[in-house]
Amino acid sequence: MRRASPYSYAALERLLQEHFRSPRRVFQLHALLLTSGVLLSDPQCPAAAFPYNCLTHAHLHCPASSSPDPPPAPLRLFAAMLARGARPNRHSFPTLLKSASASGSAAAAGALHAQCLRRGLAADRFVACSLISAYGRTGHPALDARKVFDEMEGSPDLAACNALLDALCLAGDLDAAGAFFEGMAARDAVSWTTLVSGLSRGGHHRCALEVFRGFLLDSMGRRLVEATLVSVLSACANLDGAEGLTVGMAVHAYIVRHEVELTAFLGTALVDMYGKHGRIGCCVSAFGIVRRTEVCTWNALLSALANHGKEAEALVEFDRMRAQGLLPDQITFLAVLMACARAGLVEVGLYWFEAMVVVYKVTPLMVHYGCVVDLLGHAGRFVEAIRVIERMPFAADASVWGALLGACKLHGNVDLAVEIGQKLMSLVPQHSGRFVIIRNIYLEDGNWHAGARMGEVMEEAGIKKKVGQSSVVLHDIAVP
DNA sequence: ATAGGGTTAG
Repeated sequence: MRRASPYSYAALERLLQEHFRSPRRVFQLHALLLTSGVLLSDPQCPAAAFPYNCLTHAHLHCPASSSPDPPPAPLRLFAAMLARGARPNRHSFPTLLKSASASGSAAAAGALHAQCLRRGLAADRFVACSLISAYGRTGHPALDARKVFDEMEGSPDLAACNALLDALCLAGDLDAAGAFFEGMAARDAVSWTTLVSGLSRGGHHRCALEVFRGFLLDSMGRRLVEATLVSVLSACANLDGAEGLTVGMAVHAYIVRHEVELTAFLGTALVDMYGKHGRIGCCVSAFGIVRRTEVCTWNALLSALANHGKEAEALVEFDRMRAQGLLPDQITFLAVLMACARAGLVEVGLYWFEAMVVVYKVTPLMVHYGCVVDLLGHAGRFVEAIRVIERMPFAADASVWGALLGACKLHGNVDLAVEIGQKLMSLVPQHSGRFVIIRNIYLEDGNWHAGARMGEVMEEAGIKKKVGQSSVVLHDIAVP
């Protein structure tokens, strides 16, 4: 069996790096390596880890090269590697763990950790760093990440600290994250960005902006990188009121002044920020200057239009998006269905719901069903709405029943409202607003007796009637 | 003699 020389290994690596972006190229090179025997072993000489590591890395940077069904290409390669007797080394695991993180597979992360331990590689600083990150990203308790961190060789470096900081944030332990951040011997832009995004993700948008201000003071005059700007814009987008918009506009000014390239990532954050604050004009013009728009960028635009009374525009932009050959995803269809529901475009909405499942193979979430039920309910098509609910692959939650209840109120369908009221009673007894709606339906129908009885039921359930809560926007019903 | 880690949008 011919073995590639070290000389050709360098060429191999360069080749794979040059073609990271092209799934077809990565596939071709993969095939070439297979047929050339580089990936194989023979009794005298086991296969080398190096070509596997390069190829794994290429696949990781090029997710489209992977088949749609799990496991992802890097994990398949790992299995192939073991089967052919190539011994994974310290360079193999960071890439593999990153792949496990990307696919959110807790099982893969745990299995890879076991492999690292068996091979005595778990304390390597690169491997440990990836382990911490993988545990954080795949939903393990923060304790697992902490244990790897504590057992690292020598003192943990900055990257390992940042990985643990992220893991603490992802585990929802924001107090621990804050304390850990305070105690770090050194911090870089990644540390600050991790905390900003962690706080924002946890709903503490104002805190996130406070931390960002601390970062500005700490790094006087140093240029802000894309990830930081994106995290801050995300916090701004989700912070209601003038403060979010004001800081967001300041970040926009920074981008313009420093001529920061408006990548799809940064552009999407900017479009979303203006969209969430209802500044549709700014949102559309920001969209116009994004260099290479991606599905996410369109999603931010479509959601903004759908949520601010520009339903027709949203559908026009949706057409433009598809004309560019971009594949709509769950978020795209949510925006489209919401636009249809709000504009009362029943047939158009039903058409896209069907196309979403059949043509685009996008699996509907609860919110998509909620839109369809809303759509049918508002048109008074209760039989069909109920059939949709019955055929859902999971039990309808309060948001779906709430959408139907809104339609009952609109069309005076008292009998169905009573049924739904009972379901909601068991689903979310802590929410009083919707019960007030039900009672109002009775009262408006002239059914004073039922209305009064509803009041009694509510009191029995321990629900206090609040003044001023009699009208509730149904889309705002909180999903527990 | 040849590779690997931490942060970012809907």
